[in-house]
Amino acid sequence: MKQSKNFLQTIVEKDLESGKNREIVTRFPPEPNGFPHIGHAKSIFINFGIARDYNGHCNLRMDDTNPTKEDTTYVEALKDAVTWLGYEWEGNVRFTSDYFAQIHEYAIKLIKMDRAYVDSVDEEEMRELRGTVTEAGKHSKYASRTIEENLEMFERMCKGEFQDGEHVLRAKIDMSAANMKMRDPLMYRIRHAEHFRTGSEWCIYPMYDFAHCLSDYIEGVSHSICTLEFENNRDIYNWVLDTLELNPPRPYQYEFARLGINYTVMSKRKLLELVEGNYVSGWDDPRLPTIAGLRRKGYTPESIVTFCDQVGIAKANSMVDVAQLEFTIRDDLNPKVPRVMCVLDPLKVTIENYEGSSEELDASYYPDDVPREGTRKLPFSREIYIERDDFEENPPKGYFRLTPEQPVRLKHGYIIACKELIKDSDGKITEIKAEYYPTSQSGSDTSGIKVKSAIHWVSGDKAKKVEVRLYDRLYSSEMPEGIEDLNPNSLQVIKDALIEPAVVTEKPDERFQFERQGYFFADPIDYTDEKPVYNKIVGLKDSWAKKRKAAPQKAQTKEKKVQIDGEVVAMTPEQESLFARYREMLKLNSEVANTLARDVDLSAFFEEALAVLHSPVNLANIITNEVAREIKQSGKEALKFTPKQIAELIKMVDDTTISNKIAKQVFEEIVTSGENPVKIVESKGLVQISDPEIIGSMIDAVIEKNPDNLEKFRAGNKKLLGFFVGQVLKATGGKANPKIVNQLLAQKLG
RNA sequence: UGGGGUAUCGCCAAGCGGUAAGGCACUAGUUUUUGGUACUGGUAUUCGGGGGUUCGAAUCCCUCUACCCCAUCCA
Repeated sequence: MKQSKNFLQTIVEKDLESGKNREIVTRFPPEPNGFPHIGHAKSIFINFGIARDYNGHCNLRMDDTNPTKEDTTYVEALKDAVTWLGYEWEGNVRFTSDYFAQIHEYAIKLIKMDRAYVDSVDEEEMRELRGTVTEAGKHSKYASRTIEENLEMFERMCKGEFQDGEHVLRAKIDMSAANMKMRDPLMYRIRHAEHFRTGSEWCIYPMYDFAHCLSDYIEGVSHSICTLEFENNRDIYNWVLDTLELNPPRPYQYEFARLGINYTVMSKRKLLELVEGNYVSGWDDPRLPTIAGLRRKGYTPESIVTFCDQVGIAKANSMVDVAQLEFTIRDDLNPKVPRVMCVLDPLKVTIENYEGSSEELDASYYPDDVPREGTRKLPFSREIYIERDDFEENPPKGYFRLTPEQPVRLKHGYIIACKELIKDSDGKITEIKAEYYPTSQSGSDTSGIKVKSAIHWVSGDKAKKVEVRLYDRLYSSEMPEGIEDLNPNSLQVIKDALIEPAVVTEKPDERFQFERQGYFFADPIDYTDEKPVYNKIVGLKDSWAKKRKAAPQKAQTKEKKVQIDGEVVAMTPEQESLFARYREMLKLNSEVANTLARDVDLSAFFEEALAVLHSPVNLANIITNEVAREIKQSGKEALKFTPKQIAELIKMVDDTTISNKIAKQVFEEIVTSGENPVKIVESKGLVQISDPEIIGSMIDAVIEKNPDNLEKFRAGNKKLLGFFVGQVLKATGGKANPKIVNQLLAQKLG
């Protein structure tokens, strides 16, 4: 596994360290309304993975709050997926519906707190009242119902006195919130529908935003991890849990980017369309990115987990290359599975000088570089079949296989040479007459003949006829939109491929490498001993095919795209005059003056500091850069320091008591403690070191410790000057005067 | 256009003021009875653009740009 941490692990570790959480509890909360796909695998990997990594636990919870969409068959598929991937959930499978009674109680509590109300406008009106992203919403006339009225209405909703859609329960938050999700979100709606678990017990069902956070809380979840599109919902998540004043600890939500893979689709809607429109054979069609499909195709759970690990977890929307997925399964199978020979497109070869009728050759199932044991008998006879591709009458340059002039080795067998071609009336080759070299047998070759390659083959009389299903990517477009982008050749069924008999009779495994072709999997459903069926998992890398196609080289030079800059908002007359004063009277540079003039808080802070110390440039710099950050992060009211303290700090910089670097360090201290800067410098002994002799000896020590970097520097890697400066500064705890360090270093390094 | 996010190699992705990790893909070579594997090397003078602060910026500040999400009684 990887050594670098993702942002979620960083958060978890911090929370564990700070004591915020004693145990890590996560949950995988799918809605049972569709088959899980590889995107779910990523979520499973994250949630169960974090629980496993930090000795916590992970729940499997079905988010079943919408009775009209969910079904128990999906519950089973979801459970299968988790188990198959190698994870175990804590205790029983949970259901949000288990908590319906508690959630209902919380709703009543909210009504009693006057933080929720029953609304009775119709859907259309509600949408209008909600406003738009740029316009505030308006209150519904029902928002002012009394608590008693709301309580009564909600009870009647619950009892089933109303039709679907007549009333809803909404949180009372803020109809003019900039976050649309906070404009009095719905918490309960009426649904007279049979729920697959609770039957007709309820006719009101909680919405996701209300049920999810509470379910997390009820289960004691510490980190509620979901995908990016729920970022806006985090405000409700927090609002519900905070407003209800629940006993701590409570869960917190974090979001990561969902998985996207090119040449495939991941949305439930599109997947459903493929299945229902019979574009594929079912949810487990091997071309689908569903767990069931991947599994039927022959992917191993390990390879999928590895894939999830390799693509990483971050917050940037991304589109992973399928090549990455294909790599993980090849890499997983390569050291594990037996190699066997299967001819997909047979071409008959008659070995005319072969005397006997047949013989059996010994052949290992594994190449030398795979440390596994196992052999089988390989029948050889006068008539064999080779891959049509492995013969060329007029070979291109660099062709290593059989040609009229070029002999080739039969893998594990003899070397053969082509003597004559038999063609049909269309000119298609139907048979090759060949000769073999009796002394060239694999392992005991004394013929001295050199060949360029070894090809796979099967014996004519003993080979078994099998069905092979060749899968290619489902879509031909890298970012498929819909049905029109389907790849018409995504499935090719070969009814009469020929395979060596041991594969079928001995069945040494269920996954194989068909030598020189790819990895294949015995289809778990359609395979029978009478009619074996193999699915192609993934092809081997094929650098020959690549070389042949490589003709049109893209001679693209990276052109730098020109970026158009937008217009900056004009300053008001007041800002204009302030800007002019800063520029002319105080000699500030235009960027700093600009920032200060446009920001009332910053300029006020600056003016106050300036009244204490007349050092306009240095004050302006620290205020526009460092102070600005603090105000941005925590607001000006929360600042623990005053302009006067900043002025005192800058005074020490001005009289060279401390360096700029130390000033920043002291500033950080002031930010958190609000202490007097002079005192901090005194108590920590942060006075700057400028004595060239002291610095000189430190430099010598650093140089001595880093001989290889010194060499690199002398060889021309001038970037390393920064490295050396950094080392010296580190050695002095940041106190060395960087200007002097630079000067001296430049001298010493020559 | 309001709010919330995100930008580091062809694709992912580390990095949190001091030498731009790693994987895939690509590429050159070595080994090879799989044109596979394995191994060795090559791939970002630069981090969306422009400024600023600093001895030193992918990292801090300002600003611009592009993309994604939000106006389901879905989750």
